[in-house]
Amino acid sequence: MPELPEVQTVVTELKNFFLKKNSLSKIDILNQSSIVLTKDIPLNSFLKKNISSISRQGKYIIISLENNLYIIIHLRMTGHLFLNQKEEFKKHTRVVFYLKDEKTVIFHDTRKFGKVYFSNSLDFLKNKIGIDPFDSSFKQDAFIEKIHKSKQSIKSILLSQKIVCGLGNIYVDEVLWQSKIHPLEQGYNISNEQIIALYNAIKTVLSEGIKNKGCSLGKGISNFMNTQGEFGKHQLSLNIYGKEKMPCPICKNKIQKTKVNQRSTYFCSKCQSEKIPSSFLE
DNA sequence: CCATATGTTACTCG
DNA sequence: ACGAGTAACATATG
Repeated sequence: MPELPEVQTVVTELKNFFLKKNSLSKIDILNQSSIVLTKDIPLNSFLKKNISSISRQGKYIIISLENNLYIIIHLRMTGHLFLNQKEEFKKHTRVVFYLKDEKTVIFHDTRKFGKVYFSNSLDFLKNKIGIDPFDSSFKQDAFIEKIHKSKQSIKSILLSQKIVCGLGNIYVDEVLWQSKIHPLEQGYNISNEQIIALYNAIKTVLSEGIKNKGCSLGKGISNFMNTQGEFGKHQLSLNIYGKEKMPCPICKNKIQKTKVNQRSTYFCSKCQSEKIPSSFLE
C-alpha cells in the first residue's frame, strides 16, 4: 500500500542493487493480468538491454533501459519488489525478473491490483499525473495558482495525483494536519498562506517518511515491506492517521474520523478549521 | 457474515 | 466539462 516514501525506499534499494551495469536475461509472467504490454513490442525486446537508470515519479517506479525502453511499475495496494528472496514469498509472486548476474527481482502482489508496464515511452505518465514534489519544477507560486483553480476538496485534489503526485491516504491526512487545513476545504477557498504551509508540509512530511524507510501499519504480507522483506518505521511517527479519539498532539482535542472519497479520514476539528458549506455564505 | 485495507479507474447523474 | 458519488478490481485480516 505504498505511497511516495515507500516507493522511494524501494527505488533507493533497487538503485544500490543494480549499481553495476546490468540487464535482464529472462522474465517470467506468472499472472497475465499483472502486466501491460505495448502494442507491437514483444516482451523479449526488453531482454539483454542495459539498465540505464532507475527513478520514480509519484508512486510509479521507472526502470529505463537502453533504446528508449521502459519498465514502469505501480505497486498499488499490496505490490512488493523483493530482491533475491525466494521461497518464503512464493504464493503471490506475479512476475520474476532474472538478471544477467543471477540476481532476481520478484514482483509480489496479493491483491493483483499492481501493474508492470512494458513500454517504449514515458508519455502516458506525463499525461496522467502531476509534478513530483521532489522535482525542481515543483514551485510554490504555480502550486497556489492550481489549487485556487479547483472547486474540489483539498483531500480529493491531493489524492487525485493531478496537481502534485505521490501522496496517498495516510500522508494526505498527515500533511493536512501539519498545515492546519480541513480535508474538505475547497481549493479556491484556501488562503495563500495556508497553501504555502501545505507546500512545505508536503516536503517535510514525505522526507520524514523516506528517512523512516516507509510506513508499515498492520502486519502480514499485505503490509508494506522493503526489498528485503523488512517493515518501515514511519508508523511510529504518525500524528493523526489512525488515531481516532486520541488527543491531538498539539491541542489535545479528540481526533475525529470521517470518510472523504470513500477513504477513512482523520483530522483535528480544532486545529483544522471547520469547512463552512458554501450555502451558508450567501 | 460483516467491515476494513497505504490505489486507481470507469461509470452514472446533475 | 466538472464534480460528487458509487462500484469495481482481488485477497487477507479482525
